[in-house]
Amino acid sequence: MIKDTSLLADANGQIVTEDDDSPSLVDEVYQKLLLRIIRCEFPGGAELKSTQLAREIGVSRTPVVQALARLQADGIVIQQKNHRAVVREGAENWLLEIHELRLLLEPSAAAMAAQRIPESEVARLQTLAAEVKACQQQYEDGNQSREHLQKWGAASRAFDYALHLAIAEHCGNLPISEAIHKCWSYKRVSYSAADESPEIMTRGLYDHTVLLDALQNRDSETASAAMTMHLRNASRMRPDRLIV
Amino acid sequence: MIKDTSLLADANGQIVTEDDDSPSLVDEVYQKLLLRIIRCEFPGGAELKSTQLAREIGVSRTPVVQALARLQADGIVIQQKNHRAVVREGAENWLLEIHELRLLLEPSAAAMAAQRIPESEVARLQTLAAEVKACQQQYEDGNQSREHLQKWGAASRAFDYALHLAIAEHCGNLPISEAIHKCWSYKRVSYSAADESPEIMTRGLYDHTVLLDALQNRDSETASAAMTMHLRNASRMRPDRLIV
DNA sequence: CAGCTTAAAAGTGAATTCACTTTATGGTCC
DNA sequence: GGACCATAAAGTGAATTCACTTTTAAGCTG
Repeated sequence: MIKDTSLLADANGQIVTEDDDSPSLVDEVYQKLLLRIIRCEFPGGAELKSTQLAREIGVSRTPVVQALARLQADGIVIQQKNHRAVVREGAENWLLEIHELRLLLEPSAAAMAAQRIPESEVARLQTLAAEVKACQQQYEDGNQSREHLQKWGAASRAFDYALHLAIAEHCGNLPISEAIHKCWSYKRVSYSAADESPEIMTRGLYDHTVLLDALQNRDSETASAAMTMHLRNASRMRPDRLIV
Repeated sequence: MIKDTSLLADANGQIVTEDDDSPSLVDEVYQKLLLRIIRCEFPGGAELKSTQLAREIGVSRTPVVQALARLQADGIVIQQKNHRAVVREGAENWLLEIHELRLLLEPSAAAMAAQRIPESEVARLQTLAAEVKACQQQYEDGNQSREHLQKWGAASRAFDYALHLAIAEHCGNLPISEAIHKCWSYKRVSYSAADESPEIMTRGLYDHTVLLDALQNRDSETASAAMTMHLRNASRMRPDRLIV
């Protein structure tokens, strides 16, 4: 039928297809629904009808059904057989509560990763950290322009993401790693254009540096503590917003 | 999410339709595949072709594709677009590693639940505990017959399940609750005919009693510690088996 | 007009179909 | 014989279709 797939990346404009692989329709639908749930466009108790959503989004029912199944597996949506899927009560706070989950997982993961992350990986992360530092310098030197701030923000987020995911990857426990990945995939939904303030980014870079040093020194205790502090800081610095 | 507590699939996953609601085909296929992966029938790196599996299981490709998607969301299987799904390397240890994840989640969940679990729920769990105790007595009084042992085992498992899930349910954090549920859904796959020894069950009942008392007294510290001990015991008591 | 019945509409689970991509096979050339 | 390439077979993502269930709304009875 119609095979033009290029009009998608508008919602949050984050994913640009790298050459070969565009995400599957299921992924896109899943992302869209998740975003709308987190934004309370679909509040708790709302009914998600696959037929209606399919019409609305402009795809067939098949990928919608699969996306709903994934939301159900996540626990965000409940659906009993032959009934419509409904958004779970309390799903609005999902991101907030995910942060608490991270507080249980990531410190331990950091401790575990400190014992086994390869040096090459630490080195890679350190170069990323240096890049962030450089961007920060550029911003401060170059009359604090909005342009430089954005660049700094991008580098900061890239480093953030890479560090936390590297820790997950090298913690040596697959389900824990997957759980952390999932937390970040939720976080990512809200990333869109969330520009951080310079204060937050400075603080974040400091936290991350401490953490990275601990990893390099194979110091599990410190790594765990640093991660805990980092996560606590993040939630303390913005107690108001849903987007953590 | 988990709705019917009564159905335990046998080795082949044959499920008799109790009452009115049979699980969807997707669920059945998912369970079957998961079991076969955990049993290393599909070792790490094995290719899972939806067409072939569909033929083999005797359903259409649709539910198989959905089951594979769920396995992918779990992180047990990896599949890039237009390629076959492959079992993730290291998936054999999934259950073992899930136990480590529980060790991160459940103690905190117990502490949280101690502050907010309703008394009625505690009461319900206590009656279940009493039933287990009664079964134990029957077993010891009545010349330790295999029959009584099985009954005791069933009661023990029911209580185990109810207690841990109640804690998850009342911890006040949806994603954490869901994560624990997921751990148990994996554990459940291996439950089949895993008869426990009387020693393990006695120890388990003791652990659970301590935990339940802590919940009743709203004592988070003790609840957390008791849960930690309980989980440590469980892994210590059977360091050999895959089935935790 | 409330309450029950029931037919139409909408929705769901699962099979089938279709366009396209990857993998396997067989033959040619060096 | 082994590298290379065309072509067939198998596999995949997604749309469509079909049988069945739930919801909705109208119609009927008292």
